[in-house]
Amino acid sequence: MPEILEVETARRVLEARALNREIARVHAPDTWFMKRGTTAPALRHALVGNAFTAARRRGKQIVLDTENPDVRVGVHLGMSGRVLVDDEEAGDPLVYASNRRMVKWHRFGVHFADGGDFMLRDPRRLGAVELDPDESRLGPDAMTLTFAQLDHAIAKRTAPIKAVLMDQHRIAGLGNLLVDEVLWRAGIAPGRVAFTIDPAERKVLHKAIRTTLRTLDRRGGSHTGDMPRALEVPCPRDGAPLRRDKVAGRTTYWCPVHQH
DNA sequence: CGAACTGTTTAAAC
DNA sequence: CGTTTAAACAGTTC
Repeated sequence: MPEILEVETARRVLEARALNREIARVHAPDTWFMKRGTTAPALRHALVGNAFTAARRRGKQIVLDTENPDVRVGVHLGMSGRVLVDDEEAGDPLVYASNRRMVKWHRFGVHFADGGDFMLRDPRRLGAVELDPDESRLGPDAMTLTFAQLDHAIAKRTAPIKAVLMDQHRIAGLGNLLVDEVLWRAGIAPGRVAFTIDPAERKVLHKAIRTTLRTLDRRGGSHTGDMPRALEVPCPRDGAPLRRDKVAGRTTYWCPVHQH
């Protein structure tokens, strides 16, 4: 369940249900899943007897603070990761996130002293857990992005606008589905060289990012956009056939008639 | 059966 | 330095 809206849903569940509960045991069976030198013994040492005190988010990265100010845990959901607290699923999955319950897909988690637990289920294993994540690697959060921040991210970039918007180092949180929806709403072609987007268009783009995130969040997730991700369905705005191209290495749907 | 999929990281090439 | 491309991860879906 990637995309920032689903990550925010997971964060809210962690905030509501996983804080201030003493951690009794750590489940970290998967070496591949632990990134940047993080190991199971290190996680145990950092977390057993400790408790989460805050669940924050920057882009798609969830950061759990603990009672020990030196211990923070970064949790990433990848493409198919899902948060479960006390065996209940947090938030709706996107299409390719499996609903099956397989214990072997629990790549990381903690058992609380009260008997409950928080588990990260990730069939495809593309998520991650790490101690003390470097939050400075990420750009400003997409959900609170200001015009000045967007303007700065775009400045001087010769890459396609879609690549810039998806670069987590420049803006944190926008993924493939959301960027296509945003650009479709803003009327900007995904392959457009970023710095050629003029100030008026940047205003429109900024508004589209904010509106899209707010609207799709209210509707229930990143898959509730207005632009069909299919070639058989014409553009709802002007009836033109949509195009499917590869932009920034990702499959991209867009309308060649109203996106320039 | 084959291809594609919401993500990130790393490497290599230009 | 910036940008692009490919590979890797593993399961589901069309």
